Amino acid sequence: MRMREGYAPTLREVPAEAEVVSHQLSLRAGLIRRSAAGIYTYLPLGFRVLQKIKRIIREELDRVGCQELMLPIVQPAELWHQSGRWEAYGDEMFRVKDRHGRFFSLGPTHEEIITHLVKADVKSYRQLPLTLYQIQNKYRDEIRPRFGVIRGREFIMKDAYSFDRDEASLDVTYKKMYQAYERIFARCGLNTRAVEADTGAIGGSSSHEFMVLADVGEAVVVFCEACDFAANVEKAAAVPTPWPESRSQEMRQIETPGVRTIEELTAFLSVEPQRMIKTLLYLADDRPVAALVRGDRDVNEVKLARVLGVEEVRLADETTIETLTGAPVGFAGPVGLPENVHIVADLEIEGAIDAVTGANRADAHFVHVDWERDFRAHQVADIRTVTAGDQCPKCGEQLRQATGIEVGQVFKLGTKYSSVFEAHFLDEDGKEKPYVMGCYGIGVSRTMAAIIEQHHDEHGICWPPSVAPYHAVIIPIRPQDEEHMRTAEQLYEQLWASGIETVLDDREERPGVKFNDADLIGYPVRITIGPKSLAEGCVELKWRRTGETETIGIEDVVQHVLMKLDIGESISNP
RNA sequence: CGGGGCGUGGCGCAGCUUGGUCAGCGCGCCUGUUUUGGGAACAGGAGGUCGUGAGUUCGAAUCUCACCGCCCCGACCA
Repeated sequence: MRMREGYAPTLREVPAEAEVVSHQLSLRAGLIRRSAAGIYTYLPLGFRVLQKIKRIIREELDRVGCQELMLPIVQPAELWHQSGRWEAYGDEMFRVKDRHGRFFSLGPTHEEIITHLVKADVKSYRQLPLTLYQIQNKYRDEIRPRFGVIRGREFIMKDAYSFDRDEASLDVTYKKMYQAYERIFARCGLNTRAVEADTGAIGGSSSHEFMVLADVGEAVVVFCEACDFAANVEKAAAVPTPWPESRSQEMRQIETPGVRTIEELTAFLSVEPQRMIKTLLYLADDRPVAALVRGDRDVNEVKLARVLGVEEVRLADETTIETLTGAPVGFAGPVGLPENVHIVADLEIEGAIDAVTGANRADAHFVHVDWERDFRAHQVADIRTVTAGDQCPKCGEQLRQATGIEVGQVFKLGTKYSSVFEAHFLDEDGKEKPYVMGCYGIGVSRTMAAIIEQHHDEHGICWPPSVAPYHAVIIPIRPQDEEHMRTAEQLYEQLWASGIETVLDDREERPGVKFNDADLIGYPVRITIGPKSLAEGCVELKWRRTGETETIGIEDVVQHVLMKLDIGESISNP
C-alpha cells in the first residue's frame, strides 16, 4: 500500500471517547471508528489485522479437521422458542420483525440453528464426530458496552460446534479444540491462561476460558502459583475455613438502631465480620431463598443458582424482604425465618458457634447464635466467591487473583440442545441417541484489542508480525528526490514479491511525521531510505519492538527482513 | 435501570456563572514560499443550523423544560 493512495487516518490526539489503551490506540492508529455505542467500523488497517487473526484461526481449526460454514445472522424465533431461550436471553437479544409480523433474532450465538441444521443431515454414527465453525458478526445488546471493541454489541466471533456419539468422543474433540486454541493464541502473540470456567446460562458440563491477563479485564480469575490450578472466580471452588473458636452462650437479642451493614455492625459491636452470618434473600424462580455466608464473604450467585438447580437467582426487592422477614432491609437472619424460605448455608457457616445475625426485626440483631441449636439450613454448600488469599482447592497454597480479558471459551454442552431439538443419530447398536455436543468461541475483534493491550508502548502499538496489518514500512526521507523514490519503489516491489507486506510512505511529509505514524501504527520493521546511508548503498532498519537499528546493503534487505521477521506461516500466498 | 460527566468545524478544547462585535483557540485540511533524519516556519484560505425541539426575551452557544446521543462508575452483599 502506498500511503498516498491509502486510507490510514491517524490521530494526534486521543479522542475523548476512549479510556483504555487498546481503545485509544485503535482509534489513533486508524484501526476503528465508532458508529454507535458498542458498534464499530473497521478501517482498512484494522480489517487487515482481523483478517490475519481469522487466517490463523482457520489454519489451526482446519488442521484439526474442522470445517467452516456460514450460518444466518437473522434467525427465526421458533428455534429460540423451542430451546426456551427466546425468553431466557432477555433484553440482550436483538429482535427484529419482518413485514408479516414474524419475529427473528439477530444471532447472539448459534447453537439452535446449527443443531437444527445438522439434525436433518447427520443420521448415523458413521458421520460423527463432526465439528463445524464459522466466523461472523454476533449481536448482543449488552447492558453496558465498554472499552471499545472489547465489549461491543456487534462483534466478530468465531464459533464452532462439535457433534460426537458419546462423552468419551466429546472428550477427545474437546481436548483437540483446547490445544488448537492454545496454538491460535500463541500464534497471535498472546500470553493466555486457560482457566476453569462456569458453564453459566448456556448450560453444559465443563468449560475453560482463555484469559489474557490485563488491567482492563472484566473477568476475575484466581490462580495458584504452586500448582497449575486456575479458574474464573465464578467457578472456583472455595475451601472453607473453620469457624473462629468460641464458647457457646445463650442467644440474646440486642438493640442495634440503624445498624444495617456488616461494616456498621463491626464498628457497633466490636465483633469481627468473620463471626457474623450475612443473610441474603433471593428469589429462585420466585421461590424465596436465604443464602448464609460469613460476614466478610460474598455470595456467588452463579454457585447459588447451580446448588438450587435453577437458571438464575436474583436478589429479592425491598418489599419482598420486608414481607418475608418482617423487618426492613438490613436485619435479616436465619433465626425464625418463615417455613417457606429455603435456607442455604455456605460450608463455612456449618457448625457456627457464638455468631451474630440479624433478628428479622427492625433495629435488632441476635448475638451468641449457634448452628443447629438456634437455626438450621435446608442445604449446606459452597456458595461463596473465592478471593485472593484463599487456599488453593488443589494443593492448599494461597490463591492469587487477577483480571483478564476472555478471548476464548471452550465448552462441553452435552445433550442440552440435541435433546430439545430431538437431534438424534443411529448408533452402532441400532439405538437412536442425541448428539453429544460441544461449542467453542473466540472473540476475534476482542482478540485484536487484547493483542494491543499486551503489545504497546508509549509511542503506539508493537504488533507481533503474525497479526500486524503490514510487516514493514518504507520511509523515504526525501520523497521528491528521484533516486530515493526509485530505490524505495524497487525495494517495495521486491519486498512484496517475497511475501513481505509493505507500506510505502510516499507522502510529502517531514520525516518526523512519518516516524511517529510508523510507531503509532506499529509496523514490526521500518526501513528508512535517507541520504546518509543511501550514498553507501545502504538503508536503515529499525525494529519496532526492540528499538534495534541496523544498516543493511540494499541488495540484502529482503533476505534479512525475511529471516528476522520470522513470519513463516503468516506470509500471504494464495 | 441508578449515579456522575459530556455534547461548540475532522480531532482536542475555551466561551455559558453575569444573555448583546463570541462564534473563538490549538491541531488537522487547502494554496504559496522557505524548509526537510523524530509531529517545521511564515503568509493567505476553506470549513460550524453551538446535539434536537419547544419556551423565556427586543435579542439565546449562554437562561428554562423536554427529548436524543456519547463516556465513566454502579446495579442492590443487607
